[in-house]
Amino acid sequence: MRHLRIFEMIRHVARAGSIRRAAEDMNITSSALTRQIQRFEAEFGGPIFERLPKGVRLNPAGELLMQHIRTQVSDLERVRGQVADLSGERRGHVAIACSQAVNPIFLPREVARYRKAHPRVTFSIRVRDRAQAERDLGQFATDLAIVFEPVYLVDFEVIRAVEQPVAAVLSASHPLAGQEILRLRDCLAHPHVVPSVEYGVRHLLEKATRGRSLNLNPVIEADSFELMRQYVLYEDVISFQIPIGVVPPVDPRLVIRPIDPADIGPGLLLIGQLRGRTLPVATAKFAQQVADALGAR
Amino acid sequence: MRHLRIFEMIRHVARAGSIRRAAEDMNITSSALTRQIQRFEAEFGGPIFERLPKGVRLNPAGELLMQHIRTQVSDLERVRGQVADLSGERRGHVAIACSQAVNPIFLPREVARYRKAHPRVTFSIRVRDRAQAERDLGQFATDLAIVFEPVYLVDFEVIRAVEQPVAAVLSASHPLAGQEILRLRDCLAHPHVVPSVEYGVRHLLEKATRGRSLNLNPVIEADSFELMRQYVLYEDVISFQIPIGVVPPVDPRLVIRPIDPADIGPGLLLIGQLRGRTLPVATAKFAQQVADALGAR
DNA sequence: GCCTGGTGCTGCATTTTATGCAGCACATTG
DNA sequence: CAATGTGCTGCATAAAATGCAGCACCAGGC
Repeated sequence: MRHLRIFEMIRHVARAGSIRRAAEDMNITSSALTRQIQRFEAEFGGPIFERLPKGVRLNPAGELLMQHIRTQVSDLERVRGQVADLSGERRGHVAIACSQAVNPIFLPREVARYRKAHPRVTFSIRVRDRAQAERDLGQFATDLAIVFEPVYLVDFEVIRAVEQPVAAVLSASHPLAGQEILRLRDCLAHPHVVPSVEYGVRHLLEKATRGRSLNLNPVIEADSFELMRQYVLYEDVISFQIPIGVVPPVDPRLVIRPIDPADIGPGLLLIGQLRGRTLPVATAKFAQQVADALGAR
Repeated sequence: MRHLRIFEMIRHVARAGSIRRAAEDMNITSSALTRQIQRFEAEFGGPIFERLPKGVRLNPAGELLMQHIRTQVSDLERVRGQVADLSGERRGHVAIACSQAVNPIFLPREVARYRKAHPRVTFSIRVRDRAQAERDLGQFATDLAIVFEPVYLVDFEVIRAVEQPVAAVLSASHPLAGQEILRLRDCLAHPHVVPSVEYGVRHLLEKATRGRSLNLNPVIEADSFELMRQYVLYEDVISFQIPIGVVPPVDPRLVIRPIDPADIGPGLLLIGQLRGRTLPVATAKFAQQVADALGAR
């Protein structure tokens, strides 16, 4: 798309923070790039970069323009998807940010199901913590986000929400493994591992302990649910996560136990998009499929 | 804005319905235009126009693209307005479609008031019937619409609504001129002039007469409120319009009389925009000013 | 204080792209 | 069946973008 070339240039320069480096990235000379930027600024009616001794940086006007560029590019993609759609075959690209909890099985299964029906649709999936996932949406880095207990919710438009209780993961040989429902107090009395602060499960744990005579004293704090799940096999610790993240053919040495809802309330797993955006056809359809799948659980 | 040139070309071709004529409009040769269109179609991934023996016409893909083009152009304008805004001076352009009734004094006064505060803001005002006003919004021909009794209301986002009763305009020498409040039946018993069907006042009159033993028998049906208002000076007829359209230093030979609300309900005068759009700064401010002025009445 | 390495910018030659001119094939119309 | 109007295309030219080399500037290190 030739007319987007100047935008591409601006994006490269903004990202590289230097015209010369951006020029290298694009395999052109810096003089060509400099002049294109200058010409654009002249047409635009003012500078969009501020010149620093060590390079350039977007000024406020540039930031505004950058937002416009992002929407423009993404919208054009959407139009092309729609066009491909009315010529029969669904084509397109779906960019998702999802929390780690959703990663292991739910999302792969849904993507596979969708791609079986529409093989020409491609996907990009980024595992992000909830704050970053929302930020990506705003910058059009992704079209869809699946997050647990989102942080800001401004500009986040919920497509579907489902409750997810926090469950305990422990070894079958753990002293508490025999109980059907665990009390949070009992869990915390044993050695436990918890997710790091940027995750929703941790947030719920903090909320549940705050004000009561409960304290988190994690032996391990990690940002990998996979790691924490595995770790309980090596030491008698209790790990926490949400049911959707548990791979169904559960390792027989593992036990998943719900925690008494009176101790810790459920969190919300949300699928959503940037507020007010019109999603590409492929993305919208996929969102609907995922929403239905979530609702059916 | 050089990168919008191809869009400009497409717009011209779509409007002219012929590449050669569009080329003339743009003062270039048809060959140049042909090739640009072809190049774009190749990049886009498919034809945008269907070639007919007598010219070209947008195909469905082209229609989709056209919508994209309109939003992008208008959005870029918005960004430039915002940028001008943060450099201190408010600049921009406000495009309004308004119904004829609002035309004579209300709108000029508001525009003048706004321009006094922000002299660098320019205006374009189109007088449109209510259906056309809504259509213009959708095609980004205007940013704002002030309409009486809108038709569709899909994609129309109301900024403010005020009730406007229908009033009778008649000569001071008219037999009914002595009454403070007129009954619709009495009005229609006398010769009367009514607006043509595309106007909201007519719509309300139709609604008020339907089902009752009342009939419209206009001696004149016109699409100019100005004309109808003037006409009552030459013949003893009754004309109808809404208060906001009446110029305050009323001609002493004219009388405005309310019609009994039991006979004919008030209509809604709405100011609104295209649903979901982010208005340019200047336009948003002006809309707010007008909304406040309407609310204060 | 003076290099060194980095920045953005600019004059000139070159390459690439866009445009204009003339003419083609085709379809509709009188 | 000619006349008119359409989109399209080969070739020459005009315009724009790019590459090359070098400028002035600034921060950091010796």
